[in-house]
Amino acid sequence: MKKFSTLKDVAKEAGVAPMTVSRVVNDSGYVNEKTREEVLKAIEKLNYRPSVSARKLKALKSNIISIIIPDIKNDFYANIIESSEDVIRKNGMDIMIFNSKFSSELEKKFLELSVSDRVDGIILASTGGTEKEINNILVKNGIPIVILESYFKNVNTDYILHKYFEGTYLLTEHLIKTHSHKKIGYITLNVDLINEVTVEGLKGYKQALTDNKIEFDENLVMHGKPTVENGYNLTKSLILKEKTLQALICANTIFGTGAVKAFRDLKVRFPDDIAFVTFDEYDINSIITPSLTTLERVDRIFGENAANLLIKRIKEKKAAEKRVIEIPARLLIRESCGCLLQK
Amino acid sequence: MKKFSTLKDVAKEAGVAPMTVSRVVNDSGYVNEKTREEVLKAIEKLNYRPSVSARKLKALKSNIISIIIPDIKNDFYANIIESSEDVIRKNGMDIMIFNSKFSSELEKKFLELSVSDRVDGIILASTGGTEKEINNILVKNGIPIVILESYFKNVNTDYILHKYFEGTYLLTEHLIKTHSHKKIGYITLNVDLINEVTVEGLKGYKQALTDNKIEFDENLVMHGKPTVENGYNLTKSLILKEKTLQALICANTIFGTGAVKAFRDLKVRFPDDIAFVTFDEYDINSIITPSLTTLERVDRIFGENAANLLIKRIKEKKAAEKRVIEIPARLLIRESCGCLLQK
DNA sequence: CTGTTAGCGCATTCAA
DNA sequence: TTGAATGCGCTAACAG
Repeated sequence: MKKFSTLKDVAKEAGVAPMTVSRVVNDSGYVNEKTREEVLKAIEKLNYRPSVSARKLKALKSNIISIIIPDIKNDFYANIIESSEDVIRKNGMDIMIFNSKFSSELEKKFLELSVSDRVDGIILASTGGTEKEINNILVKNGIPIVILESYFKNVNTDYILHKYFEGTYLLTEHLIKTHSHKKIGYITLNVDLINEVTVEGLKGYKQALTDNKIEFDENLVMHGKPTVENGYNLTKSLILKEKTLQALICANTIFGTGAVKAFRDLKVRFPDDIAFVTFDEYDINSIITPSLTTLERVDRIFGENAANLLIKRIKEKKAAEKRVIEIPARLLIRESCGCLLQK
Repeated sequence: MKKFSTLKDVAKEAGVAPMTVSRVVNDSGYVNEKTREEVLKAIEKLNYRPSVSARKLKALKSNIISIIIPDIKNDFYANIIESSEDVIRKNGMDIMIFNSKFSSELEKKFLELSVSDRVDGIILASTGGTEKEINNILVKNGIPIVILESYFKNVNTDYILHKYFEGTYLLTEHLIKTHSHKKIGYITLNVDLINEVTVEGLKGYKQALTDNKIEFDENLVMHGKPTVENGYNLTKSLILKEKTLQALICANTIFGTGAVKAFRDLKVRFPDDIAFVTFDEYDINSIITPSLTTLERVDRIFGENAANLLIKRIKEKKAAEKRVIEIPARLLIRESCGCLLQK
């Protein structure tokens, strides 16, 4: 087992001082062309790579942005990573990705790890339950944080949100006005889990019902953690429980994926037997038959905005304050609601 | 903008020596209960978090394993991350995830970054073109590397591979023997891209043809980088070019996803108009209609094996040597090939 | 153009 | 049970 070589090792190999090697490595200051070549040869020979830790320790910063998301297997979050990564690398910074698996405990751990790593900023798609830690980091450590898809009243920082009220309203209204459905199911997150965002969606659903003189029926709303399995089970039990259900709205693609499976197993066809729409969409939409009516996907918009906002905040270097960006909702009408379908 | 507090800050706040704080933080050595409480209070107050960089610098290791994969949006790799992560965390180590986007340049950069970070080991799903760097790291820096899905003759380290020959053979044979197809298309990677692995698959395809007395037709084989778009385009042009094509094999799910889209747009139905199978599968399979005939998914097996192998190698602390694990292929017969389908 | 000094934050070692 | 000294690898500041 080899050891890692250091500036000093390279210096000795090249017969110069460590500082000269440093200058070559960082392309800073004047170095004689011949000396430079000697040094480069030594670096090559030893496969020297500068120690990030030592550099960070010296610099007291990391040049890293950490991204904490709840589910790396979910296309929505994977796209957020990819799109924000592009922006971040373009700004010469590096990235650490953390997968919290919808666990507040893990999220907390990763937040603290990010502080320990002295990251320059954090992009957080929160699972909730970490308001205290977030505030601590913001206030006591002064690390900028951009929060995606969640909203904490008492945490003053940057937020990027869907227009959840508006979006869910649009979906519900479409089912009512265009397809005359009255009995519409809604599968969404636990209220305690993703905080106020969930509430906004529910409000939009209710408002659309009210505006169209349909009475809200609590039995048609199902709650759960966002897993495909939950989407499957909640859909199944809702359909078995409510025989006359005319339509179903899923608050996200995870639930939507589970719902499609449930439909399939129950031999319930959409839109023939039931109209079906989901809040957001991801890649599989375009290959599912019939195609799904959804809101326009905003993952890349989320990612880019998050990265830009964060980098701006890092450069500003002033105390956190609350700023909220809301991405408008746009309805994409496809087949699963009953529109556009020709047999 | 606050600064990060240090051991010293906490020590001053608590009225003790830095070393005492260190002992509290690390739960090592003797500390008076009362002193401990004072220290904890100070830590809380300052939101002190130990500097990972300083610790690493001191320890000359990072306790981190880096995972470099070509596409984070691909379920196959996302699952590799998740499953290896479980094993790695259980062993008390942390993780860095790098998304190389099928770019050899980025892969090279991430390999060097991993060395710079003094990671304890690397799990690499390679895009190819980095053999030299890998060998350098292995030999000169002594960092263990496990390579997934690729094979480099001249790089002596751990490999985890599908049985590509066997797998593709099984798929091809099934189409021939059970469904009597003779004109079978095959969409696979560029030979130069993923090295010998691609060659093995192609060999399996050819061997199955030969064993069943079907002549190999070069025109039926399409090559490209593994993107959904390529899968789409290659499928489309193959179908338009070869009107009498009876069946199609995709070498992976990425191509498969593109193929499904192409079928859809061309109004080619499978298995009615064409039999369709893919090498591996991922989550969308179970919601696509008809369901896809594939080989059993091995992503989690890959991830777990990779992590275990790597950790074993790290603990061994001896020079790299070549070890290859091959995961057997198992055919999962579903609907898309023409089996099992009832109208 | 090159070298020396010092210190970033932490934990090992030794001393009290 | 606690503290002081030292050095990990690097680079800013200064000196030559």
